[in-house]
Amino acid sequence: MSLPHAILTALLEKPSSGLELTRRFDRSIGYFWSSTHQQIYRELGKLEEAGQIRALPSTQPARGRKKEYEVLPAGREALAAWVALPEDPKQIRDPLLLRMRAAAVVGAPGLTAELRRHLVLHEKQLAEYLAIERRDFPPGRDSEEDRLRHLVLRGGIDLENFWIGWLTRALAQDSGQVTPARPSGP
Amino acid sequence: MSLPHAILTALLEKPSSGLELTRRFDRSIGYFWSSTHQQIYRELGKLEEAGQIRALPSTQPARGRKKEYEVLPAGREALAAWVALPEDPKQIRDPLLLRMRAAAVVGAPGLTAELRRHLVLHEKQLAEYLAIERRDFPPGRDSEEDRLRHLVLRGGIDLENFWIGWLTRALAQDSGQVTPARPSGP
DNA sequence: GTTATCATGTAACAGGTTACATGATTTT
DNA sequence: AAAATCATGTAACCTGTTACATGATAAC
Repeated sequence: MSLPHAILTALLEKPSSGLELTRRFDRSIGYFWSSTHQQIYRELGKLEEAGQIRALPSTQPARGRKKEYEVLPAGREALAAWVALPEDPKQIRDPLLLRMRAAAVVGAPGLTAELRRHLVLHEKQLAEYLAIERRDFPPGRDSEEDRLRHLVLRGGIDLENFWIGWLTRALAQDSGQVTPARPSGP
Repeated sequence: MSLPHAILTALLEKPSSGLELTRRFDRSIGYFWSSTHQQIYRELGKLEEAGQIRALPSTQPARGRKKEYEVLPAGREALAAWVALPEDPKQIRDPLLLRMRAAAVVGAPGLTAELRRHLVLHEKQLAEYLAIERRDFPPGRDSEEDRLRHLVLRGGIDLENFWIGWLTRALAQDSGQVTPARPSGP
């Protein structure tokens, strides 16, 4: 039940076409709710039929022609209602943790390399978030909207830091226990 | 593509029936890959048909009768192959972060209470993990299997700590900025 | 005019959720 | 014998993914 609300949020921030939304889901919004253009078009259709958004009447609709949407009052109300709804945190679902548990049973050649690879990816993601933070939230700008959006970004940053910390500790343990300690150099 | 491998892992740890698996998915395995009995039965059927597991021949099969499965060599090989496969970390997908971003646009009455509720839930989950850690990983037991399983549990613990930290900071900011500072007491 | 790319879609499928159905076993 | 619960399953639906199709516009 989250994608339509992600779309409503994005459209309230700025009316857009399906492709524009897709691009924005590859950046800001997608950092905590990713999606593909197929899903977005499908959902835009449903939202329009439900009377929560409408296509701007500026251009006549046709396949291949750009179609921009804006949120109708009903859509804004639906979004506000959803925000107010309590929802429990989901159980973790992480393939890497699962693979590690499986590795405890069937063995794990190459798992260390995989952990290192993930570490690099998370470090890259962290650097990206930090760049966004510097760009979008310089000290001083503190409206309520900025505060909330900054908190969301902080969530992403903290989460990457969690992974980096965990992976680093896992790798340290790994090299300390599995590979015999071996000073570098020839 | 993870559920079948979660099931294979669980069955290698201990041959079980569908219901027993369901219960174990509510505890240990489910802490990083949750599932329901419907999905588990469906997947057990597929795995049996694919020749990766088989029902123990001790009882004749019938609806309502317990049916225990064990992993066949093909299943163990498939699991080992999957463990060795590289797989990128997924994008974050969190409804709470999304709701916060939406709240920046449509307002957020009651969001503070929701954050507090989540904080309590994460603290409970953390306490549960720590109890498991004390019970299953007392200092000293350091086989390779234990080491990997302990790392997985540590992942869960660190993740709960991430949420607790983030929520605490969010709430501190919230009370500091929105509600006027007000000393407790009459 | 051909090629690239912008833009909107369709179709088929896989994975996950919710609601319901039904047989077997144990407890009272 | 009735009720509880153990145990397996079906069906419908929703969400998400992958592959493909097609029209409009811009660049060369």
